[in-house]
Amino acid sequence: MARSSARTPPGVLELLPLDQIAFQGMLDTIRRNYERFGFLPVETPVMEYADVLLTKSGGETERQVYFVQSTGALEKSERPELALRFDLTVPLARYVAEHEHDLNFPFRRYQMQRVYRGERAQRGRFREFYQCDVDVVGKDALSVRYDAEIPAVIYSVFRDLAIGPFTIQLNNRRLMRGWFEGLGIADGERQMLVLREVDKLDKRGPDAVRETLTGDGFGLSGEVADRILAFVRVRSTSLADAHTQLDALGSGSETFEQGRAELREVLDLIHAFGVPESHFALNLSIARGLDYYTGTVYETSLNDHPQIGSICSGGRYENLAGNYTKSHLPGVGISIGATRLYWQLREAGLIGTAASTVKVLVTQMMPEHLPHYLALAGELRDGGIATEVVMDPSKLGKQFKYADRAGIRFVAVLGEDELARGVVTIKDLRREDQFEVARAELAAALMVELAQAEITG
RNA sequence: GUGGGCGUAGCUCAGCUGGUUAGAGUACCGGAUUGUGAUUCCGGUUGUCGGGGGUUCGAAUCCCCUCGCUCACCCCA
Repeated sequence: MARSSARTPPGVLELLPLDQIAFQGMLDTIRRNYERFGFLPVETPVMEYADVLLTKSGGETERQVYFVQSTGALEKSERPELALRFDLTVPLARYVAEHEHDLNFPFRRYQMQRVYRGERAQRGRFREFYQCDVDVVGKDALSVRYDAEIPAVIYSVFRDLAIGPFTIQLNNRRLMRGWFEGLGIADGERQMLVLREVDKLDKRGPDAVRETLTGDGFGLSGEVADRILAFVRVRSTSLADAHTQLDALGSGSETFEQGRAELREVLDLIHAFGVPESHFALNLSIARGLDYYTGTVYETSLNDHPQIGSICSGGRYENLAGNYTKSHLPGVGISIGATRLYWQLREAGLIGTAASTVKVLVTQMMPEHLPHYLALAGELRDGGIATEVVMDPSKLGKQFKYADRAGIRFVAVLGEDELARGVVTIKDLRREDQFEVARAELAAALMVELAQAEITG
């Protein structure tokens, strides 16, 4: 029989167990911090009604969405009724609209699930990936103060992930639009196009952006382009500096002043939340491509690894669920692309293979004593220690090798000698060290050993 | 969706302008070592040279088509 080759489609990430453990450890850290800030868990289905997903943006998203079709419907070539979600924000909007009367507002939820995008796979770009979102959704209104809480959550997450120094960069869409208005770019669509273009400043450089802005598509004068570039080049080095830089922009339209006031309040509160000044900054080129953002926008990057780019991003949106309900539901939130983040960190050597979740391997010295080995494993498990037992006889050396490859740090050896003396030999494969412990104290002694291994590595 | 690059062992790659039986390292398996892994030594397995067609006495090598992967753009986590 001709076999088809075992392979995954491009754009998906599949991991070996020890890497999966490392990845899940990352998700655990994110979840722990989301919960620490009082966000509630929510899951939504992978598939939604196509009309629910596609009301919003149309165009670009429609090109990237995967439709779900049953075989029967496929044969009748009907228009697909269902599609796979491409982010967690649109399902959140649907969720809030659907359960509006059963939810408490402000509604604080977090959601960590996979999303799907039908785009050409690229280095570090996936077609199936995890997003870890936190959002606060208000009813009728949501104070700008919540815009400051989100960076506090982000700070807490990345501090715990311990992947080096990072900066949460902030900007405000109102401030930008107000600035553009002052330059005579009043049309909303046109502002959006300019926003998208200046968002690429760090990637393409000021010369390339200037060329595009003054080119055929935009037709801006050189003077206007220069004023835009001067604006988006603003970066702050401290909280006081941020305020000084905002002052230096001069006065502007009502929208502009509103944006500036919001930004000031958010910056001050982020500091009050306890985020060190070294970890957040003003960056007026941060715009975000998505058009539903209305106010504050965020993007976080690692200071020592600029090539990785944004590791987390989000912002404020004024009318989240406008497509599903008459209620006015403003929100603010961010998303961590966990799959991409993990992949990038591994590429950069910032994250390695984890140790196994299995803490001890009980070896099989003499096959006739298997019941002893099973009993020993039972004692360890009752003591809360994840334990595996070698079930088939083989050379001890092989069993050690198995443990080593499997990432199991400790092996328990119980031979004739140990049985006679009521002790167990424990070997730490990492430290190449072994010791004997009385059978009755085994679990307790190992717990100490494991705690110590956790600290010293 | 638009445009470039690359396909040789599980992985990283060598293989000069066509020339016998396609190689190295690594990984894997076995042994040295029947109460001790990762190091060392010895031995072994591994390929439709991406696929199809053409040129030729002869193709991994040259030509065409196709498939796959990959990079950039659009967009974005």
